[in-house]
Amino acid sequence: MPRPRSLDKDTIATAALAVIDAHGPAGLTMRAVANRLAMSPMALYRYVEDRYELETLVVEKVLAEADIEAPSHGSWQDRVTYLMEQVRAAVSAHPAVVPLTLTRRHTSPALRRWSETVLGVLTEAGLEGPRRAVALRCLLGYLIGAIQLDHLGSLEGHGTSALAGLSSSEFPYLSSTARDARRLGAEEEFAGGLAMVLRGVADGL
Amino acid sequence: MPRPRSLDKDTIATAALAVIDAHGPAGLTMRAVANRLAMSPMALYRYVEDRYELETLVVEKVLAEADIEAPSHGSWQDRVTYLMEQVRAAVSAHPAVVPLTLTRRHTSPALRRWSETVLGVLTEAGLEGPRRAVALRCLLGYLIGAIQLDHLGSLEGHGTSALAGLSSSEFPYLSSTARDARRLGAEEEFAGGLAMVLRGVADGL
DNA sequence: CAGGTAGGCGTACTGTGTACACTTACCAAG
DNA sequence: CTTGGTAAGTGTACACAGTACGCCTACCTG
Repeated sequence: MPRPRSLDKDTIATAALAVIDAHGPAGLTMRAVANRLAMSPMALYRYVEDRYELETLVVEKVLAEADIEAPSHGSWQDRVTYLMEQVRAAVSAHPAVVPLTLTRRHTSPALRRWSETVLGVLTEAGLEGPRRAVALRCLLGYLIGAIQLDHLGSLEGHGTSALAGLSSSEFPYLSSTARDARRLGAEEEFAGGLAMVLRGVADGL
Repeated sequence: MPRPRSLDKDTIATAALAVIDAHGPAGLTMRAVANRLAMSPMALYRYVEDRYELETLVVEKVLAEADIEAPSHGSWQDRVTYLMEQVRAAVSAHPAVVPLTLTRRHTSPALRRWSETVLGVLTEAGLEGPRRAVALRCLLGYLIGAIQLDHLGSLEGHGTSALAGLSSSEFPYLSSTARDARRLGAEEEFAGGLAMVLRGVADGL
């Protein structure tokens, strides 16, 4: 009987993602999203409980772009690396969403399924019980931390330029390390750190 | 000639920290801090550029509680662990500040000095060049990620209860891992993960 | 064609950060 | 002790946020 819905949550999520990509985290407002959907701000509330749910939709939309199925071939290290890379790539495609991703981490169904897959691989690798718990925690910790190191810094003040301004007399190690890191590039830095973590995990077997 | 200042930045930082500890991240408003200092909101602007600087002061205040001097005895692993624990403990004492800490990470003088100290220890351990850069990045990544896993979740919806609601049929590994993790406790989980990371770092030598 | 259901909107309220102009307290000089 | 200048502190007001409330309206079913 009633009037049919003209939107669905996915459309809203897409619009909100476009807004945040274009105008940054602070630009994600109810009014801006409604505007992009050619609706009044209040119309949005028919589809979304509040701003918090809107943000949750955006996060889920971003994480949906990651493949959370473990590849069937390769060593367990390769498979974990693949899974880690998937999340990293998905989030990296939308740097402005990073701050949101972090807050929603523990409630996100997508990340839950991802964790389940990772645990499966770790189990096949021979990890059980507390050791497996610590390994997952370790990988998740590195993933989240690394994503931030990559993106949260560059959103404002530009992290690299900030490091370039380090006086090499006050911070001798740090300034030379910053140069090393810049030569490496973000991808290799992430991969290198992950390889270290995985060696540590493997040592526990 | 002029009227003397009645406050300094440290007093403001202390007041702001008290406000955020008592009323959570959203409670940290210019008005609330001014109120606690028995001043008008606008008076605060004589001491602080804007809200962003206020938040920065809070972060620095929290990080100041961490000892950033490396202990002189023990293995390099022990010394790095000590340094990691210091930051973790400082931030853990003020869970509501966690979201701010993350954003300010790359500009924080305290964290810069901390990184410098860690790099010194890593250098003594025999790490140089890109490998040292990756190791620092790896440790920083784990530190930041782990702090979040501990605190950002529990701020809302209570992370453990969320995990308890996992259907063990849909998430068999995850639900059993959640049980393992709960038995472990946050501290041991952090320490265990760090030990894994350090083993990985050591393997690179 | 009629009527009810639910979609969409207009208005308005509270609370935020903060610009601007004002008042006031202090200190040095006469 | 007066007096004036400098900067501290305040009051008011605005733009913009999220969102509660109630109205109008488009659609589908009978």
